[in-house]
Amino acid sequence: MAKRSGLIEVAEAAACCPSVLGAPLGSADAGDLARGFSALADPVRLRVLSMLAAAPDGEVCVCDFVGPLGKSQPTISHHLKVLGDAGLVHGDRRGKWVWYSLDRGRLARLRAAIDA
Amino acid sequence: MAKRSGLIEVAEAAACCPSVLGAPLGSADAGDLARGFSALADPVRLRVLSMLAAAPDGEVCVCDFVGPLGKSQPTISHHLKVLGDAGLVHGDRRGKWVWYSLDRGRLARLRAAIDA
DNA sequence: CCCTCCTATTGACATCCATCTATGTATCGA
DNA sequence: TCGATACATAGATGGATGTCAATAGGAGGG
Repeated sequence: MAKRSGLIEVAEAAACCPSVLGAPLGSADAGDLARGFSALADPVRLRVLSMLAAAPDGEVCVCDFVGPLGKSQPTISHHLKVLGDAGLVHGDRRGKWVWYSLDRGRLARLRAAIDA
Repeated sequence: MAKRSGLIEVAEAAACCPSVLGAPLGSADAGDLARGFSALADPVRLRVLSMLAAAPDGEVCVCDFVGPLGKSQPTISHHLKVLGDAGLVHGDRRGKWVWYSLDRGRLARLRAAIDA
């Protein structure tokens, strides 16, 4: 151990809003945040989110992701499920189609985790 | 295709600061950002960053990560390399020890990518 | 009803990734 | 120069992940 150590305490108890730049993260909070950022750690999913953010009505039909993103329909469906499980998007079935929308609050919470 | 389509244009040319919430991301920008978020998509790495952020002198010796994080020394070294490659941390060798510090600007750039 | 269209699920496959042990490299002290 | 210490690298391995083809599930139109 280096002499300058400084006895860094690890607060396992969750703070109100776990942040990377606040007190040292415990395992549980770190795991939660890591799961969130994992959802952002894929170019296809980031493009899905950006298309949702830019959509005039705030929602995009599944079928409208397939062409622009150049991935198969099951692949798109898989990514939408990952984003949905992370709480970043929500799907709404309307007739034959499913319209997805962005959960900006959820994204803001992730942003807050790396905020000063 | 749904009738409400709306011809979403994909700007492949990089804007000044690619953001998920701005114009639809192109492949290149999405790939860059995904690589950045991948570095955050691990609980051990998030805890490393949080320990660096909370360190009184702004830097932490490698040896001081091993105990608190409960991982082997090579594993810690691996994660520090991943964070270093992502530009999020920098190492400074001083004698036998290597002190790592946080690049807050780099982290801020990632945060800006999901900023409103 | 049957057929068509849209979406989700399954199974298979290749790749990536986190982790460890073992080893290499570099620095300091004696 | 030798041994000890701190960190990095290499190799191996089990598990997670992105992708697609095939198929299932559901909704609407004849």
